Amino acid sequence: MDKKITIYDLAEALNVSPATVSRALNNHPSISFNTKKRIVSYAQSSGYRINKFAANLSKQKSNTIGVIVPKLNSPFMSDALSGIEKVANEHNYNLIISQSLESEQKEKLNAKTLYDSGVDALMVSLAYETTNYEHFEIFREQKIPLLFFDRVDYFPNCPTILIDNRQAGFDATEHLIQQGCKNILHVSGYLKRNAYNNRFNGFKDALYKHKLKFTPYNLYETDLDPKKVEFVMEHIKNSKEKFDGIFFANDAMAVACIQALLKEGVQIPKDIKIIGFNNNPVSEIIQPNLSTINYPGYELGVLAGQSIISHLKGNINIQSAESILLKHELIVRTSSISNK
Amino acid sequence: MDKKITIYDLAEALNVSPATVSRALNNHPSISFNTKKRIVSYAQSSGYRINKFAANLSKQKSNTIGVIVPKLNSPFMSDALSGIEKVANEHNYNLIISQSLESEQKEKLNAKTLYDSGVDALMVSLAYETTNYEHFEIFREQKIPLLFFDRVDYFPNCPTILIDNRQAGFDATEHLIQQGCKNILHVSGYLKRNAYNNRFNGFKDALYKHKLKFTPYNLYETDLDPKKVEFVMEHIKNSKEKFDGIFFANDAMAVACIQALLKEGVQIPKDIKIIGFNNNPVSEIIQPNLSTINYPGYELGVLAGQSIISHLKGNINIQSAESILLKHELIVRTSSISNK
DNA sequence: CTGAAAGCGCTAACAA
DNA sequence: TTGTTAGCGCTTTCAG
Repeated sequence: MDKKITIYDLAEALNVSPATVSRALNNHPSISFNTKKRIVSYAQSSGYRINKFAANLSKQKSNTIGVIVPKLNSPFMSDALSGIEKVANEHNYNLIISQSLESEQKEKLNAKTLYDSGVDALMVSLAYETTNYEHFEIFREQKIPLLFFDRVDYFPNCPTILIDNRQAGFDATEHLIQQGCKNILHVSGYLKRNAYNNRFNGFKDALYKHKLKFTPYNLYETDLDPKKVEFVMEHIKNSKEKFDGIFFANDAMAVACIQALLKEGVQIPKDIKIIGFNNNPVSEIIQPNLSTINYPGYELGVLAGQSIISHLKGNINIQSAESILLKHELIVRTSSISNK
Repeated sequence: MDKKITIYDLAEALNVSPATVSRALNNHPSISFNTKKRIVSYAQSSGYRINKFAANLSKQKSNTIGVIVPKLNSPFMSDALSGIEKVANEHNYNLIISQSLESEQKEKLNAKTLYDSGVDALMVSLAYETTNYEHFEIFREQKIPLLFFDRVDYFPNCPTILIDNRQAGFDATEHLIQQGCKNILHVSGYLKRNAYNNRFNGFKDALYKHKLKFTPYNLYETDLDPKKVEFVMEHIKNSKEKFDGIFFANDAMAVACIQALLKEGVQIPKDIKIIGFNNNPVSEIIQPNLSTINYPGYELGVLAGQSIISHLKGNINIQSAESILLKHELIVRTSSISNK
């Protein structure tokens, strides 16, 4: 059982042609029930395993989906990947996952490798840095389905799956305003990534609607790495007019900042009301519990997986590049509630 | 540029043989510098891309590493995967990641698929359920490197990478004892998984060393799903002799339990001292901050990746199936400190 | 250093 | 329903 068995070996042993063996093993319609049974059962007992290299070469497809994410170890992203994997697995697709680590160059390299590896489809969540999208062109040229999720950009005929960030940003901000905030700071991710840009726009929309003024001081742009919380703190302390509310573009930074603020004796929500984004598990553990926007990573992954697989199976006509807006949800906890 | 270019096309265009093109593209030693240069540069300009299906078939290897984990969306596991991916990526290996979702059957299926997909190596963290290891035999037979990490079991000649769970369990427990605890509960994962079994043994070692008695009440076995915290709470409340310390086999459950205990008016660490396991980010956010054992997921991933790649590149002689014990570390925070 | 040619193992169009 | 026969595109001996 050490040498590998091929369909030729099976064919010889059973006195049929390799083609018949192949048909039997692939549930091809035109084969008699009996020979099929005979072949399949013999294949099993002999320990035959298909050689996918050969099958892939012959079919020019791999049953493999490539995924590129900025980093796979964030609660949101690992939830999304988990959802994608589950769906893919159920449909017998393998997942090749790679990280861009927020670098455009790595993203390009990964895209190239995945293309060369012959993935049947590619799912991408963009790196912070990426501004140029040439590396995805080849997928389009070769008609390999391409889907963007969470951190997306406009790409003709490519489905995107994410939430309505502008509306979510609006909802978060308006909530703070309704709690009485007049001078709100928005701590944003890099604005060139339009997930963040849209949250910021929603923020401005809400200020505008409620006739609150917006100055450059009301925005602080960062990579949202919680380790850099001190810079946010500095910005907060240096502002002439004290902020009475902060809307963070993610929970991790919000939590880090709450801890820093509490250490300085600031009272939350009394002095400053705070809302985050994502509904990261920590938001229910920090004291006070963090209000946030629920952005369901796992569900997003499942939907993204289903979408791409429908594509691959031809259940969706390609041109109707369907984009999906997931529902977000405002979750009000104590960090943002006025104490009346 | 729509039709795919093969080495035959290049060969024809340049008046050389396909073999020469192949050699040029693969840095084969026996080829003249000039023809190589000529071929490589033409290949570039013509937009040639290798067809890995064919290369894999011919070489019977794929530059792909398979990974099976219980679930990929836990902080620990996603850190580990991130480390593995980084190393793999640097060495031009692709990673196919799949989840067993704690099911032995799925694990078997995944192993089969990955084998059929022709992975060059397999890395596994075992599902809760798995008790039978036949599905890995084929890898051994075919001399495909196999490595277990975190949730491992004994498998002849297979490297394993993890921490010394017994010692870590001992350290955690002894710490509680040194803080004055006399009746300590251990909330364990499933004991058939020996990561947990060993933590439990370390727990007993410490009790024994310090002459504390151990009764079945001092152990509560669970799947560590924080949603099931109520059962743990029940156990705690039903115990005749009140516990004054709890050692949790993971932080997620510890945190859930702390929240439940606080809600009941229990004071931590005054009434009950608590220590967790993993150094999950939440441990620094919960009030009181959770003492724990640091189990560095990312570093583990990096080491595991390096180990398997050394194997693949033949830098390590196969039989010295080197196992690595990562250093763990006791992290003392407020949840376990006696108030003297 | 280069070329010819034989695979790698499977699939699929065409014939029978 | 089954068999024959070309590929799929690359690698690699073996000659030259």
